[in-house]
Amino acid sequence: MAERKSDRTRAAILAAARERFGADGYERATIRAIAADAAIDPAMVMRYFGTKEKLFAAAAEFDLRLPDLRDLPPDELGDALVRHFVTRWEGDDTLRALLRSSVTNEAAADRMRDIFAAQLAPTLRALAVEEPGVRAGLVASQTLGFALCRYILEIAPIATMSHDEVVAWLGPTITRYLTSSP
Amino acid sequence: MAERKSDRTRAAILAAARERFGADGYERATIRAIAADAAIDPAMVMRYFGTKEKLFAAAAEFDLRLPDLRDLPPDELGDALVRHFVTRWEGDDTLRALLRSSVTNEAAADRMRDIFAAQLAPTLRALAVEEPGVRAGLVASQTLGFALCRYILEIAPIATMSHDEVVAWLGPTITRYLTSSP
DNA sequence: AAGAAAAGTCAACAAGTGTTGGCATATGCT
DNA sequence: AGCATATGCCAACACTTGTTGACTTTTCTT
Repeated sequence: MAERKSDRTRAAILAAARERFGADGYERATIRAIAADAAIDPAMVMRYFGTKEKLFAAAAEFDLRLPDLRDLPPDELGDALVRHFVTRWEGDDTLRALLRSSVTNEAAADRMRDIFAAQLAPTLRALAVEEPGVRAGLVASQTLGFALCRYILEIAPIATMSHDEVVAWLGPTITRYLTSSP
Repeated sequence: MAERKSDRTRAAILAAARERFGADGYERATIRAIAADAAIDPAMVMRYFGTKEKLFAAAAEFDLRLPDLRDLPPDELGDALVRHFVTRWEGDDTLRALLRSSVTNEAAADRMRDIFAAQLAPTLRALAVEEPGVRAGLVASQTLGFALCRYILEIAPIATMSHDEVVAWLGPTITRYLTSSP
C-alpha cells in the first residue's frame, strides 16, 4: 500500500497544529489559523480529526524517550537527565504545545499528568529510589519551571543560557532530588 | 470624603476578576462571567475599567512582599524564601491569575517578567551575590515550576505536600542557587 | 424639594469561533 | 474510458466574545 495523498495533508495539519498550539495555547490557536498554515481549508481539519479536542489529542501525543539510567553512577543522574530534557524540548514543538495548553485546558493538563505518571515516574521507579512519585514530581517541578522561564516567559538570563550552563546549574538539583533522603 | 458606593463594586469586580483569571486564564475568563460573579451588569465592568486588558492590568497588580534577607545566615536563605513563597501563593488569587494568564497572554507575561526584574532581582542584588540576574532566574524557575505543578497541574505528590516538606525539599535548592558559585 | 451627577440596566452591534452540509475536483480501479 | 471513491473547497449555521449607546434609577448637593 503506497503513501496516500491524505497522509501528507494529515501530517501537515498535525505539524501546523503543534506549531500553533505551541505558540498560542489551546484556546487562542484557531482551526482557521492551523488550516491556513497547512494551506488547506478549515473544513478539512474537521474531516480529518473530527473536532478541535481530538486534533489536540492527536497533536499532543508525546514520548519523552527517556534513556535507561540504570547504568549511570548516581551522582551523574541529574546531569544526564537535564541534558536529555533540554535537547528534547528544543527538537520538538509538542512539549511547548503541551505546556502552553495545559495551563488553561483540562485535557492538556491530563496529558501532562499522564506523561508524568506513565513515563517519568516508572523510569525513576526502575532506579529503585524511595518514594519515586515524590521525586518524579520534584523533577517535573524544576524541569517544567525551567522550560516555562526559558521558552514561554523568556526571562532574560534563563532564555539565553547555553546547554552546558543549564546542565551545570540544574544537574545537581535533579541529582539531589533523586538521591538524597528526606 | 466617605466611602463611595462605587468603591465597593469596584473591589467586587477586582476580586471576581482575580478569581476568574486565576481559575480560567486570560482568554477563557469572560467579562460576562466576571460580572456575574460580582453580581453586576457586564457593562459596568467596561465603565469601571474601560477594557478587558485594563481590567487585567488592575487585577494583576502584585507585590511579592519579599522580606529583608540580609540578616540571615546564607545557609538559611533558601528555607526562608521558600516558606515565604508558599504562604504568599496561598493567601492571594493574584499570583495564580498571573501564572495562568502569562502563558498565553503577552501583557501578563510582561507583568511576570516585571515582578521578576523589579522585585526578585533587586532583593538578591542586595545580598551582594554574583550574577544576581542568573540566580534570580534560577529561583524563579524552581518556584514557578513548583507552583505550576502544585496549583495548576495538581500533580499528586506535589499538590498534597505539607509546607514543611516543601521547605525541606526546595529550600536547599534555592540556597544553592543563591550561594554556590558556577 | 429640585436638579445634577453618579450608578446601574438593557438591548444590540460587529467580529470571530467551531462546526456542518452540499458541491466540485481529482485519484485509483476495472 | 467510465465509474466509484477519496480529497478538497465554499458558504453558511449557531453561538460567544468584547464593547457600545441610550435609557432608567439612585444618590447627593444646594
